[in-house]
Amino acid sequence: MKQSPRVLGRPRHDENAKPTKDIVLETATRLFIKEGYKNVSMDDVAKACNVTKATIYYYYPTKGELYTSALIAMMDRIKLSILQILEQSKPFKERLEQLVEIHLSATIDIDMKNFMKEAAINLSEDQLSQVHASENRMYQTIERAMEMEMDKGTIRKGNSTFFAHTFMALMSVGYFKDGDGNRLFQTEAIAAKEIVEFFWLSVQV
Amino acid sequence: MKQSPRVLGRPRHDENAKPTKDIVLETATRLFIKEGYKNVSMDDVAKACNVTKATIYYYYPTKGELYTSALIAMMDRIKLSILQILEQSKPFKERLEQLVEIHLSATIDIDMKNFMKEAAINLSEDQLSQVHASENRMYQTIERAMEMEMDKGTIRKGNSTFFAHTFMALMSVGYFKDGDGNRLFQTEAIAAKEIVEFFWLSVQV
Amino acid sequence: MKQSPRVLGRPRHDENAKPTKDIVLETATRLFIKEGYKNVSMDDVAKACNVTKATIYYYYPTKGELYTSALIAMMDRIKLSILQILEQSKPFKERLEQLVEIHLSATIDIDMKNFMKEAAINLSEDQLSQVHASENRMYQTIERAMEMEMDKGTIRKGNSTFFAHTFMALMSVGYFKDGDGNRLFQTEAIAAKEIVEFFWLSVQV
Amino acid sequence: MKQSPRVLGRPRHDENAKPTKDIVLETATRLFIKEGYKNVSMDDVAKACNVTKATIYYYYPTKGELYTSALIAMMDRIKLSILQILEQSKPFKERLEQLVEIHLSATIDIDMKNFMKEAAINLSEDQLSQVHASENRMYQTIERAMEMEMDKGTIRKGNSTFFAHTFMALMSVGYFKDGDGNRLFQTEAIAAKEIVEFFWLSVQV
DNA sequence: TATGAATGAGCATTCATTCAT
DNA sequence: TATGAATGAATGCTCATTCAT
Repeated sequence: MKQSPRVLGRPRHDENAKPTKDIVLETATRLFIKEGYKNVSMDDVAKACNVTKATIYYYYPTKGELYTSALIAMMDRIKLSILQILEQSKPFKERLEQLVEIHLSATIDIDMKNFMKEAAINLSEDQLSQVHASENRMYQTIERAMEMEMDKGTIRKGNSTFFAHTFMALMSVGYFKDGDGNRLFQTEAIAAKEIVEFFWLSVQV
Repeated sequence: MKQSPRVLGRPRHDENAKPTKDIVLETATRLFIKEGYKNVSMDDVAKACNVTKATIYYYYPTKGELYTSALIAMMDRIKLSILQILEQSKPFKERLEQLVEIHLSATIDIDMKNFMKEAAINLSEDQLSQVHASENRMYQTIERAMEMEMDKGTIRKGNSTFFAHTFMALMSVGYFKDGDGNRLFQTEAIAAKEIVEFFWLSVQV
Repeated sequence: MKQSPRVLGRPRHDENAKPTKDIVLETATRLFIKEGYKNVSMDDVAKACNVTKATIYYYYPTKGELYTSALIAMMDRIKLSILQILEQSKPFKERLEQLVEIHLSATIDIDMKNFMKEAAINLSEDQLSQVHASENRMYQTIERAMEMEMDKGTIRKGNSTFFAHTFMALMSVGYFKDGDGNRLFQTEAIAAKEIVEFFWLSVQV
Repeated sequence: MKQSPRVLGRPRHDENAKPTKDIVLETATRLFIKEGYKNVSMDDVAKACNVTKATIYYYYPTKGELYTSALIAMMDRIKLSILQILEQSKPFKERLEQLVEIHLSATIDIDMKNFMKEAAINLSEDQLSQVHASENRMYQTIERAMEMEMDKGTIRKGNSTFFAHTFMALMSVGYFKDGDGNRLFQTEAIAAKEIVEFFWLSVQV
């Protein structure tokens, strides 16, 4: 399929069009999540954005930088979504269920461990530490919520970091598909209920 | 430059080395686990084996085939190790603790999800289904043990597949390292105890 | 990051900077001399000038044109400096010594042959002939001085073009650095004396 | 023009065919001399050799390495040719004339300074020092000849390194072409005579 | 006068794979 | 059984140049 041909030089400006830089970041994020760092080429990103590779490089000086930006943007978005959900006034257990359900419903499998491994292998030390900082901020959002509930007596006292990680690990079970592509539970709602119930049994007072 | 590693014990026949095919598979497995499919080239494998690329191709017709074989061999080995540990006559909880401790002690982070994702992206349908079958065999080993303990009344009745996956997911929490490279727990033994305790609270009768 | 360099003296009008076009040419000249045509990108020039690439193109339509202008400006400046030195009333030999010393003292190695080769490879025919003309003017300045001294009987009669080229070639010996970065002579003054002495032995009556 | 298509895999071996590695080096040397480091792409070399780029990389791991090898091979060849000429039993002046004539007759302009500058800009420190060593060996061949003639009393006592460099610099005058492509002298033989005569006037006892 | 945004072609390098020996 | 020599396609990245503003 032929791409719509583009003209040289600065394109005429179109109001209500998203800035190219944002399009690139969003597209790249989507591709990286689906296929991983090494399976996405800068050309792939460019084609998916309907611009040329050089345009990508105009905004992101290296592939590593683009990946770094994509990861950070993604983690910050997740952090925000976690925050919004956990800040509600519903019972904690219900908030957790909503959190799991929403994340399982996002078609893409957000696998933090995987991202961090690819980051560790492919990024520079500096880029990696930025990504680590972002990962930290994300986990801390959950940790703080856990600590608040411990104080309120909703859940038992314990290592909040450990709780945050076990929660995220359990959530990832909901993504599992067997060889035939079937998930463990029929709907995300059921998966969410079961997963949180499992978590709850371990953390209740 | 690395020299070819020699094996201990009485060498077979009058030769003093493992069959090349085995060396290749072991080396490749190690590299794939550490760096992932795309970050390991056939040349890397060849160099690490002290043979030429063509030799690798003599035994494994494509890189995908080599990865498939490596994954299957790895999962089968893990399955065996799980089996040996779970077959003992110790209390179930202690066996689980030993299982976690042993896997956390193996320096390499065995991240199943990651392997399966790389497999899904890079392997042919046929290769992928072989890998899935192998993954299944591995999980089923744990499932069967869970079912036996349910029957014995050691743990509560529940979805054994779900239990197997939650258990593996929780185990992976033990691998987590923060930005400074610090783990959540000081020793593997402590990590194992805490992780199994967390699991146990959810599955006890 | 480098800041835009400011010039000494009274600024023209109420602005305090040299015209951009001149800054570009001077900066480009410096870079081309140090690194050669292909090793200097338009972006390099732009960055070194603290303006954007598009600004460079506003004044110089192509890189070739910029190189042409830079070479011509440089050769004209050298021609002028040669003229000023040779026009003095000191003995010819002393003037030659001063000429050599001054050029060796300019930190940068002015290698005509090199510039002309890069010009021949990278410039258009028209640009190249402009550069050749400029080179000619430069050599002719020396040739004419040689002819005057032949007439005066200071040096022997001979092919003045040949003399001009041998003189410049001998001068370039003063730039030579060995592998450790050491020059053949300790100071430019000594180098100048030795080089002119060598030349003089060949051209004296 | 289409290239003769090549087949995959190892080509059938042909006796009396030069090894590919040698063809690559010779071709690359020729191209680098004519056009300089940056103006010759690995693809250019490949096409000129009628092989693919990957073949070039099979023998030379980087472009810098290829350039290094090419320069060293060239300088060693020149050193040898100098040696052979200077070792003859003819009068020294005649040997020098032959040396100049032979080098001017080789169509390509061997410009050491140029090569060394490109090397300095583009090569790694290690590669550069190899090239410097080779350059040294070449100059030393001339220096030693100069020293022998000083001892014999054929030429005056002086700094042999300086003499070697002035000699090479004067030789390069013979390559000069003006804007119309005309050389200073009508034949290489005449050029050689004039150049050596100029040198001789400075070094004679 | 000066810039920001974009292109298209090229470049060094890598890599899975092939094949005669 | 194992290798040496070669390919073709991709990949990350650079660069001269263009054009609307």
